[in-house]
Amino acid sequence: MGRVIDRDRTDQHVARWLPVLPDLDPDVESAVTRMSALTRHLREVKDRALADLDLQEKEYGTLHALAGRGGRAAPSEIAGDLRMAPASITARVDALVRRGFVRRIPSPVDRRRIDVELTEAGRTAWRRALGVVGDEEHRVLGALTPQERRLLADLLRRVTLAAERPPVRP
Amino acid sequence: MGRVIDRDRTDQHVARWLPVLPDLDPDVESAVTRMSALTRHLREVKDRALADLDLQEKEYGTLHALAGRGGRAAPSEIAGDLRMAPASITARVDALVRRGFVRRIPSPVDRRRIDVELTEAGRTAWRRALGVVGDEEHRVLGALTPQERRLLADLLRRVTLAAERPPVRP
DNA sequence: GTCGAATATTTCGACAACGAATATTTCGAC
DNA sequence: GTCGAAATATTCGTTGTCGAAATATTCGAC
Repeated sequence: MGRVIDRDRTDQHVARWLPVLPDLDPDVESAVTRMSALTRHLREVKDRALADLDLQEKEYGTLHALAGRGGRAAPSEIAGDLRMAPASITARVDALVRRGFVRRIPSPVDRRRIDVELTEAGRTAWRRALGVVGDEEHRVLGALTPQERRLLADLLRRVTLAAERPPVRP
Repeated sequence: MGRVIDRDRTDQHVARWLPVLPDLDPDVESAVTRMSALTRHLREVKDRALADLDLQEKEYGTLHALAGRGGRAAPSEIAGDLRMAPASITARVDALVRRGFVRRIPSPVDRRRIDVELTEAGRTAWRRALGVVGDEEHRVLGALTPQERRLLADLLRRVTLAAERPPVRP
């Protein structure tokens, strides 16, 4: 039985563009298109999985960022971790306060700061959700062997390092 | 001179989470985090580059989708290509009509349809922008050799195929 | 031939994120 | 010690996207 390489949607995407853009590099285009598609796919699946636990992705994301800082952080720190504008955190925290997952605690040392702290209920909700959010990532990455996953992660590191380094002569 | 492997921001991200989540797979987490970071990075750089040409990313995206269908498409087709809700296309097309990049043409064969068509000015704007949008992609992917880029694209295809295939027994 | 279902676009209301502006507080230079 | 600059969270107005409803048209069954 001859081994046939399956084509994914990105292959069709590239095949459709190549005739009109002949100097398109298929490997570059394929790679970035697949990364974008995978990022979107994982976000959508995660959102659906969290819905079963009565959590929105943005609620989970805020709890997760908070947990990653030991359960207590300033709004500006959360914003930085989530790559969001600080102004956007206010409403997110408001919603989590309403659900009892979080409380605001004025910092005693700096009265400009308001620390946001996970409640017990918030930590419980986060831990319950923790399981489901990684499942799809493991499922799709399971198409590769452990060695290939390592290889993929290493290739991507070289690319992100180039992205984090500013372009020559800005 | 000993070859030292540089760490990127994702390595720090994983290192911070590993102590609190010991059963995290570093390679899976690294790969998805880097894909997400790269997708965001490319979108931001593209947006800044297009600003020099007085184009927003969403304007370019709409023109690009249109050009990909030969310069003429129905709003619902554009929405499908951009993975957006059809309702969202109306405002985008309105803005492009105001700039003279696009016109609406009622389909003679099906009066429910309104084809959107690139004007000459629209096609010119698209072609001018075409150069700058791929530059950053090529710059960062240039961190890999051509063979490694092929390898990366192939590994990602296996992953996207797993994503496109529904999970076993849904 | 007619009527109900399906299709295509647009309108509308809701919502989330953003940047700019605001209010308060801290810090540093003098 | 005081005052201007920096920092912090919030409010406000704008914008972009979405889903549901509305409108118009086509298709198919009978």
